[in-house]
Amino acid sequence: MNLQERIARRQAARGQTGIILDRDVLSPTVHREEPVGRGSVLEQLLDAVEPTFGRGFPESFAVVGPPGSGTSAVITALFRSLTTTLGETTGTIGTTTRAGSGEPTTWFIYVDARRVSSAFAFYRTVLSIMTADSVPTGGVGTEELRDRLVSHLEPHNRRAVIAIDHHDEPETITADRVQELLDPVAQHTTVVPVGQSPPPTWEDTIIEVPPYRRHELTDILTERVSSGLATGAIEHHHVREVAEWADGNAHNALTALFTAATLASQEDQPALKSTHLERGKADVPDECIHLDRTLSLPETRQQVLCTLLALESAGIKTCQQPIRELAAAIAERSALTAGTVKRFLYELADKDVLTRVPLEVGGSGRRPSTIEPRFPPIAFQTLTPVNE
DNA sequence: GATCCACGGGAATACACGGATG
DNA sequence: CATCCGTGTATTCCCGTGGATC
Repeated sequence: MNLQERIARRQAARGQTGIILDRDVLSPTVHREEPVGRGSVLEQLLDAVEPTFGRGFPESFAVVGPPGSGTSAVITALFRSLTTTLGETTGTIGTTTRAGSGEPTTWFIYVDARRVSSAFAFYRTVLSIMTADSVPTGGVGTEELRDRLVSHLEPHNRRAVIAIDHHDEPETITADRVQELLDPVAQHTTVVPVGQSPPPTWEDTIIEVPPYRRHELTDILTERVSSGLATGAIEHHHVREVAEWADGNAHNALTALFTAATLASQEDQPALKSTHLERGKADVPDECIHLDRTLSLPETRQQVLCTLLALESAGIKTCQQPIRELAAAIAERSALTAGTVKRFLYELADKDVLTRVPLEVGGSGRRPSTIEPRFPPIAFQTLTPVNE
């Protein structure tokens, strides 16, 4: 964080009486610039990209770690640092290996597969990072974008190291697909898959990110609350308890803490109480998916999820209603048709954003099921832009 | 140079069919 | 067999783009 950002934060915090000084610092979906407690992993990653510091080009490597182990955090921090340390002043994510040349010759490009599912979107993302001029959002064919990418790399002998994060989640673009899309420029690109497992049939280097140990997670939480919460807003033993409960999963720990802080703030409390932390932990469902998976969904889907959660607070027992009924109730409160909402709900269940639970009802015909969120509802409602 | 239009991608919607269940 | 759920897919709509046309 630079001085300007610090000043901006002070300005924003001024007059604010709540305990939350900086929501972004507490948010489970925002990575810190300097990852805590991942020193040895960073060393391994630096070994892997080492050739770039000379005139070489790194071999492919995959980054693998369980949920909440900080794989995204380390890779974004690394790519960001490589860009600012080695990069030119072009403002793009890129690095030059030749002193004096204005253009980067090797780019480090981070692609979030959650937000890139089509070939078109992939080419567009990569191009808009590499080029200064704007890339069309539509009205042009996928082949056109591919040709632009080829002519950007090939004639100038430029190269790109492309991290493809979350390649192994439902509905995201796969590492294999990315390789395929980069086939025309295979000599100029290195793909770095980042996820919970390596791509099938992966034979190159794998860098494993272990789950956080308890004290490491405590350190992470302590660092976050020290700049995100007002002084004295949380007792240290509460931080340790959350770290213990989360069992190495930083996402779950941060989500519980964020939710607790949000609740305490809404109640205008000067500090987090045990009840807030209990509710924060309870808001994280079993087998919880990452909050960012819900926040990267299209706006309409987030709207549907918001309305679904609102039904519950409107007194409708959503856990007892069949999907058909829920879809009708949601459609009534939105611009979408019931058929479309039904489609969305099944689709979201298919992507593990919702869990389908069979209902016990009489009558003939196939048994209906209902749905339950597999994401933290309070944190989602707080962070989703459609809920404003 | 202004206007028009065809095209591509993507989202919303409709629809039909397969399958589970009493 | 009747009924209704769940899913795959065709169709329609919308919007941005960029080339054709005048």
